[in-house]
Amino acid sequence: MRKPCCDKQDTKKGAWSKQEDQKLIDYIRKHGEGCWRTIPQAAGLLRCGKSCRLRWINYLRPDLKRGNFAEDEEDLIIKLHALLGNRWSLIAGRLPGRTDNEVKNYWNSHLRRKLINMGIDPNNHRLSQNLPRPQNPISTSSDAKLSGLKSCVAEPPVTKSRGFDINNNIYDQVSDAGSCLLEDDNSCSLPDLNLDLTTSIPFTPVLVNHDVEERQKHNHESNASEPDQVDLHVSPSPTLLLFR
DNA sequence: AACCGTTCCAACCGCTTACTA
DNA sequence: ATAGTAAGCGGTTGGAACGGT
Repeated sequence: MRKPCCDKQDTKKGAWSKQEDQKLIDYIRKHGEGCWRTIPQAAGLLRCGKSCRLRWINYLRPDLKRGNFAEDEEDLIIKLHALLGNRWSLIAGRLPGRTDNEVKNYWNSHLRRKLINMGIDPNNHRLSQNLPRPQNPISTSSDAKLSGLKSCVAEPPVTKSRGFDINNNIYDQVSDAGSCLLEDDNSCSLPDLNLDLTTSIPFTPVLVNHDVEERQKHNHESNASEPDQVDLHVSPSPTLLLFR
């Protein structure tokens, strides 16, 4: 059996010092991201491996973009959230240089509020009856940059054109998101969101078809309805899959 | 200057999944 | 087949920074 990842009583918590950062950077530059359990000791850090991993992924990685989110990034996050819900790692995977933590924080501190101010329920991307709602929610002043929002909140997917069914649940989510902003009827048109997940997946792991078959088989056998296994997560590509 | 409330984000916690002995 | 562990993930929290009074 494996050893536990760290001895909790000997590990340091809280903010990282520059020295600690440097130790971790130096170690990973030299040895790469290996086994996180062994990294703290090897790098001379009194940290839990989990903490090292988080620090590296969310803060120290050289490919991180950091800084303010661009308009198109905001737009994309909202669109992807409408599609995927709080699956931050999936969303972040489509925003090069951004981490799930960063996207999540940005959503919670900025975008959620913006949607609320626009009278859109951020949980389901529907126009809310209870939330404040400007007369012209889209074109108002500083939020004009979210003008793509109508489309994000949810053009229903027109077809299920995927070559394989990645998971019924994603379609459930899509169709749920897709039903939004309808305000009980089809009162607006939502023109430009391409939710077709089929053709743009740039990475086709060898195992995909087999995996999907297995999963479908398993789902069928167990009548499983757990929604979280969206096969999109096997794609390592940061390419924006959804909008072209 | 001091206090208070709000915002933001880094980091932690706990759960789930995948993997391995 | 089973149980234990590492890795990954989303939710939550603590505290620094900021703005208003």
